[in-house]
Amino acid sequence: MDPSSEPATGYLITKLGQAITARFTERLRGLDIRPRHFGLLVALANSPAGSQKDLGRVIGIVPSAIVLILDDLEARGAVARVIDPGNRRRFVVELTTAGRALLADASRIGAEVDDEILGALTPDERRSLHESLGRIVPTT
Amino acid sequence: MDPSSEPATGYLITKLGQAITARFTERLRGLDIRPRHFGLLVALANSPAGSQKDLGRVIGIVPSAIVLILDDLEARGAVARVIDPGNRRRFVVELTTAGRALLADASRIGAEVDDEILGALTPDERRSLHESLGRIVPTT
DNA sequence: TATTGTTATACTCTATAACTATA
DNA sequence: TATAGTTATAGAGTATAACAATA
Repeated sequence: MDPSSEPATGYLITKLGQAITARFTERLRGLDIRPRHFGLLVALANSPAGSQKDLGRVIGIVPSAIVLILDDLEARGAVARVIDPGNRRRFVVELTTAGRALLADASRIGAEVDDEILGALTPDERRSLHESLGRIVPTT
Repeated sequence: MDPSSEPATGYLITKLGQAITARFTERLRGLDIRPRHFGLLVALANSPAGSQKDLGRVIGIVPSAIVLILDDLEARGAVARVIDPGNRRRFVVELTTAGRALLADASRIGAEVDDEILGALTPDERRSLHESLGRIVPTT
């Protein structure tokens, strides 16, 4: 209750999330992407056949921001914008082979960061933490 | 491992932290402050007699940003900048009675957000989550 | 007229550097 | 000259609104 003696759980989660993001951002520099690019790659892997607008809705990013992230990823050949023949206003965004490799590399880095941050927990605690989080995080 | 089937724990923590921050920010609007003001109030309650530079170091904010947050809080009478008699370049920042009330109100809101987000967990899971997090979050 | 993607613009946040006053 | 606080400025990130092409 008293924040000076016992921080709220939400406060701890937020602080930890910021620390993880900072470290992940730093490690991703070797791949020349940032977490937002990773998030989009993950969303693409999960729902491969979406339009840009669909993608934005899934990860909670506004369409004009999607454009900029896709520009980066397309320039390095990680994604392809293919015109939807049935509706020529839309692009169907596809993950390329290079994009899948990039996603794999970034995922590995994410797993490393996880290990560094969560290494202080016992395997049981870590499993329990993951399971609890999975239950309360909006499914995306 | 595969992000399409099993998101990393760090990814879940980050997403959850963002959701909590968004909700907390929205709820704090009634008090006319933002999370950064709350963080500064918490830091003040924990180390009451610091200079502005000390404060910034504690919560990881650069001195020029501290100035702006303190301007807001001072304008509403939540904190007072008192010149350090021993070194007239420094201010000792103090939490006022109104500031303590503001901190209490904001803390209550934080607890409400916690309840909303963590309500899906059993009390045991929630305790366990809090304890695990407390062990790996940088002490601030 | 509505929708998809894009571009232009503005607003917030944050950080760096210049400035002042004290030391 | 060094330091605490402040101010000015610039950069990244994000959101809103205007625009072009298509429906």
